Amino acid sequence: MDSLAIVKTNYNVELIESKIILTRKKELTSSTKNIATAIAQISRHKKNTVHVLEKPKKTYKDILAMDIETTHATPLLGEIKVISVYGKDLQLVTEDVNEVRHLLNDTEVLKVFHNASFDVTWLRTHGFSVKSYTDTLVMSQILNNHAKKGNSLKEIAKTKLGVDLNKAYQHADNWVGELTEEHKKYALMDAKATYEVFLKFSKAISEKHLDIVLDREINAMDAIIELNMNGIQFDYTGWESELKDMEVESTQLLETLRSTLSLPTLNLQSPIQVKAALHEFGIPVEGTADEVLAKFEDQFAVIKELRRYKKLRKQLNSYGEKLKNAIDSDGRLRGNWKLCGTDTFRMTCKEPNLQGMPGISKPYFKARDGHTFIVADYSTIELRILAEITQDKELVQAFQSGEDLHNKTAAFVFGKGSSEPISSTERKVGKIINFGLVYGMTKWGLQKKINAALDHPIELYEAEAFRSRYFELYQGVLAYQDEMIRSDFILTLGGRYWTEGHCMLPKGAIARFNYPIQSSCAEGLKESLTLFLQDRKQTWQLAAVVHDEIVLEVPDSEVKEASQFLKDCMIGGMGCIVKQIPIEVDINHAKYWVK
DNA sequence: GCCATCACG
DNA sequence: ACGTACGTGATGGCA
Repeated sequence: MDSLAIVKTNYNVELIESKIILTRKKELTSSTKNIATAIAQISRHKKNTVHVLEKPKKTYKDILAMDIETTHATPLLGEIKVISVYGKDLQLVTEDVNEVRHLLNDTEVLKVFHNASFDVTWLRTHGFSVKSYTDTLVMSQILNNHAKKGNSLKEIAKTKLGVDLNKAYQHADNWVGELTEEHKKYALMDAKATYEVFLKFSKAISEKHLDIVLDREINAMDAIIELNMNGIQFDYTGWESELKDMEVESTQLLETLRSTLSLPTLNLQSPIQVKAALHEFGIPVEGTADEVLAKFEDQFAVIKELRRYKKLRKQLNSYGEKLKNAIDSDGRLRGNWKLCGTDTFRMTCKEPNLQGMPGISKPYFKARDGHTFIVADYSTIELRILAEITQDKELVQAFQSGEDLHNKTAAFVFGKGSSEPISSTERKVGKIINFGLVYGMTKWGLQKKINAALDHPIELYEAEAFRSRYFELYQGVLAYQDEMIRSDFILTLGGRYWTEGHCMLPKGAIARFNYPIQSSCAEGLKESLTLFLQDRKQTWQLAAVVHDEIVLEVPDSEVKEASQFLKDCMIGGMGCIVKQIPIEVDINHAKYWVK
């Protein structure tokens, strides 16, 4: 059979410039690892990464052995205008997707798209089955180690192939009327470029030992396509009655605040105006952020009202009318999900951001008739990953014995004996310390955070004392941070890495602590999603994925079975990444999105 | 277009 | 060691 490759580009590629250009070019005293040891390390990971429930789907190597086929489709105003196919022995451009229906469905032909989740979502939504596909966007993200920079087909074609793709033709204005030869030429050029990029990237990924990373992402891609398609039902009528109360209260507060501050036209949504007004009123705020205002709440009633007002405006502005307009005709909210949305390869979602819905709105996300949501989340997963990475004796011991880590930390920093009880305030402090110091929080940051959460403020020296006590207990964490600062090679538990010559190392020291943990967590979650997709019943559908949480929508009668299965997938998937620390999953179910 | 702010993890 | 905890998306104000 002939080799083909299917490529598709969308005309709405979004590029967000990164603004963080911190340059910390400290002497990276080549700590331990050079590239050779890196590769050895990654190979070891590769061997260890075994799915617990079932062997993985097709691996990337298997896919390469197949015939390759490429399509390029140009969506226009939400529709695919043309689809072009470029392969070694097949090249075509057509307005009728039916012409490639068999090709899309053929498991023996690998389809290559640029930004596959977009195209496959469209195709499946329009009744085309798409089997065996891969994505040059994800390949580019893996090779660049950047999620949103330099991954457009245009840029890649330019830098990797030296080809100028004229993207101007993709503009809607250029597609009015008949399809001309000119159109076809450009469409085919995109497909050809994608085909060539694919071949180039395949080689590079293999050379850099990133096959397991690519496999993991591609295997999980069906999950976000499903999220794109399914959406999640939202009861706006119910939410609206909540909004109405908020609107009334907000209007009253606006009036009260303006009158108290003697400024009848004051815009309370303007930080500049509010700050000036409060100064005039005799309150020396340094800003108008909530944690700043909180310090003055006890002294001034006006601050309490202002905080409430700001909270209400946030809900109303971001999740009111805006949300209503996002609801599809079938009553469901559909986001635009990305598989590798962040540089740590966490997933993201926008328009609307279903990963950022406020807790107060969650009860209005409702399962369809006869269905129930299963909401499962990992318990303290990032701290468990920290334990796995650092092998810190105390952390490992705490998790293996099932000890409450926040209590443990609190007991130690407060110098409590083993039999002395830990108050809820002390545990709260323990929690802040655990989460904050993992990422290199300083004494200033720690003081600020603790003071924002507690009634009685602490002094800087106290925060400093907590910090030293923490590192006294968890010496492995200190050693890890020290290592990460100096290292010129940073590795995740699943085989991603940052090093000179392959990708940019994270710039700031703090990002160096955080990247391996957040990335490893994302890797484990994707392994879980793959396990889920492999063996779930078709009636168990993904409704949302929020970093450490998976929400399913399942028939009422299958809640128990699906819950157990999901839990097994989540523990098994994370277990591919985290091998020595036990993984715990909390699982709930309800007719709405329970917290 | 950038900043400050705040929703989520 | 950095610059004061990481990663996002969305909003309104402001220049």
